[in-house]
Amino acid sequence: MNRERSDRRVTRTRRALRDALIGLILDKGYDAVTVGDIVDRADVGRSTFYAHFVDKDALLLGGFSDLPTLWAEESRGSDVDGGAIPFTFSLKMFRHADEERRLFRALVGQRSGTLVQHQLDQVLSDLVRADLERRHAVGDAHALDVAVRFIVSAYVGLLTWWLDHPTPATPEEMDRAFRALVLPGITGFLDEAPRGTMPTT
Amino acid sequence: MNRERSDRRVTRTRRALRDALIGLILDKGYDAVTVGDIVDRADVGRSTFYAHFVDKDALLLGGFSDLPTLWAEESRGSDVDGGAIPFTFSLKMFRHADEERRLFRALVGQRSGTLVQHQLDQVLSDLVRADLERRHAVGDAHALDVAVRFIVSAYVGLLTWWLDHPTPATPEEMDRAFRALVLPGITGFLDEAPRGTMPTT
DNA sequence: ACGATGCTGGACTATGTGTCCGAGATTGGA
DNA sequence: TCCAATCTCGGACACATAGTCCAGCATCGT
Repeated sequence: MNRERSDRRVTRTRRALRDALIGLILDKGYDAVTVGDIVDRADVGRSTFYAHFVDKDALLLGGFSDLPTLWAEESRGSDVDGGAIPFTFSLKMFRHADEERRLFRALVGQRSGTLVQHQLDQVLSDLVRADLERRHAVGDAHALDVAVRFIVSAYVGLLTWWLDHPTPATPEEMDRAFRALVLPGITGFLDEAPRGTMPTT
Repeated sequence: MNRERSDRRVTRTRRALRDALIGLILDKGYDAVTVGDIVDRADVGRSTFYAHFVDKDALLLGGFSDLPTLWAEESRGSDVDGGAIPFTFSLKMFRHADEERRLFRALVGQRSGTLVQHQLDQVLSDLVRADLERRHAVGDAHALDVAVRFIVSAYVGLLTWWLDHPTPATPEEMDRAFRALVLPGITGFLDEAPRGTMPTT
């Protein structure tokens, strides 16, 4: 009746592989990690690995691909406030990263690969784009693209810097810095001069 | 007497390898390129490759590692103007990228590896830091770090986006967008509230 | 012309990937 | 408790790529 995972062996194996990968990423960077490394550290047979995942990327994505989406959903912020505050994801994401710093460093830090990074980038871009469209009347599609790219790059830049450097800054401080740096430029860029800054073509 | 490279064979080989690498990066991305691919396309013997470079990275760095520095130097802007305009690298770099779009895409675009990207990041960070220190009196080291990281992330984000997307935007327009987005936040962040935004510890 | 230097192709070792399968261990359920 | 199902193991393969080495040939600068 139970079609779900209910075999301890499977649970144990997947968890061991996943933990081993995280540790190895932090040790030598995702690119340098081999399947041999993983099964050694996880103390799991090589063929067992391939019984669960087709390759290294599948292990990473299989275990964590939904995380950026989860983070984003938890960070979407209640629409109940009428959407008064822009970019509500920022503070929540910083807090999230603070609580699971080790995991975040492995997934989006400098030693991580590009897989989860791109995923995070994508999710954040969607979030930011929706936020901007709700808040500004932007006729120029290019200007919106540029703004989205600017905000996401800046945010991810600050986030990864904060993750990789031992800083006393709290999530709240990072969030404040992000807003102080980004918001003035955005309002000026999208509201005051919607025409002529970027071509309409 | 001439100790420098003056053998046509050497010139021809290195140029062929370099060109092959650029093409292959644009075709399938740096990571997917093998030494076999390179020597095939360059029509050069495998052992010849290793006579010149220890590996793929060495070819990339040997041929292009000085480029970010070059770009940066050409982009430093004359100090003659008394340093009135901040971030003079921006427009020049955009123009440079426009002229050699193919090369730039291969070196810092999405299909590129992280090697040259990091180099560009480093060079730009130094430039931006010097610029900020000259222009603002910042007692808080953390705040300066954050500001540098913010500016460089935003700039590289815009640059790579512009390189990878066929956009009608001109270098001048991209530069204007960059300034409009970044400058307001920076002045507010570094001048108005130097205290309390980031911890001094 | 000629000595020096670079290029070539092939053989070789080493490492990593991914597949396959039989034997044995563990599990969940009856 | 027992057993059929299924998971794990380890080793043998085939394959791709990295990197080394060298003897013989080609090309270079002078």
